[in-house]
Amino acid sequence: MDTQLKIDIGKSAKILKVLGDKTRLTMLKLIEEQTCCVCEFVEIFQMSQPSISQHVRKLRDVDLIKEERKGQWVFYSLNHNSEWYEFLLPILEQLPNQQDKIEELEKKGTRITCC
Amino acid sequence: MDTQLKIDIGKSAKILKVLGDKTRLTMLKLIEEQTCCVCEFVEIFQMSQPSISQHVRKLRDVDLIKEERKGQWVFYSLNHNSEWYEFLLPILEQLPNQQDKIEELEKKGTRITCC
DNA sequence: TGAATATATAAGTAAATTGTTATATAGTTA
DNA sequence: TAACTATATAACAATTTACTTATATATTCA
Repeated sequence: MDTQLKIDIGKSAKILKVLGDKTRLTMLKLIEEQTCCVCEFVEIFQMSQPSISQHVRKLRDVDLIKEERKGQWVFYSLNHNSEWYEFLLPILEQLPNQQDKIEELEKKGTRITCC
Repeated sequence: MDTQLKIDIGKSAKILKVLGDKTRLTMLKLIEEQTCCVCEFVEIFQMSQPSISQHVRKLRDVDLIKEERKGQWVFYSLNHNSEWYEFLLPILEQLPNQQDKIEELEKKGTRITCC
């Protein structure tokens, strides 16, 4: 008997498909350590705001991330209560740290640290 | 400093994209425990032979599986020497066992156990 | 060698994905 | 309230994906 209950291989594949994009995977690794807002992602990935929003939406649609509005910004972070959090962790663990991207924002003065 | 050397997040995303398909993910979980040939996959997944071959090719293209020809059959198994084997393992670990599919083949008498 | 079986690949198609631009919505601030 | 900033979504285009059918290649066996 498996220790995990009800983990479905089809749903797992769907989650992995969402992870299977460099932008989204990097986003997840980034917010493993701190929250980020959309405009920071735009700066980091040098992509249009709608494109970033659409990537964020895919992560949100499968419940991997949670959002928290603070003033005009929406901050995203890993959803530790997600049914898939345990599934995600060992994958993220194996990825290289992306905090240099945050440090770069701080250098440029475009890091948002509100509230 | 990370313990892992040279793991690239872009390449990781590519691997995860290959994993992000129910058929391929199930194939990997299946051959975690024993080798399978293409015609067994055709039987298991009830898909056309070219479709199966194309899925197998994607797994082979990123070096996740290895092939071994035995007579008229080509048997596939996890490539334990793959650069991505360590990355793959914790993912497969979390997936439900698929050996019931093999048992079904054995019941139907369509299991190939050559040599 | 010729027929049969197993596998791979090529070409074509439908659907899904990922970006774009335009626009809508929500909150802030003057 | 009006202008501004941040974010989301809609509509569209280009690319990629995952099948299909047709065909090529490799091996076995009569």
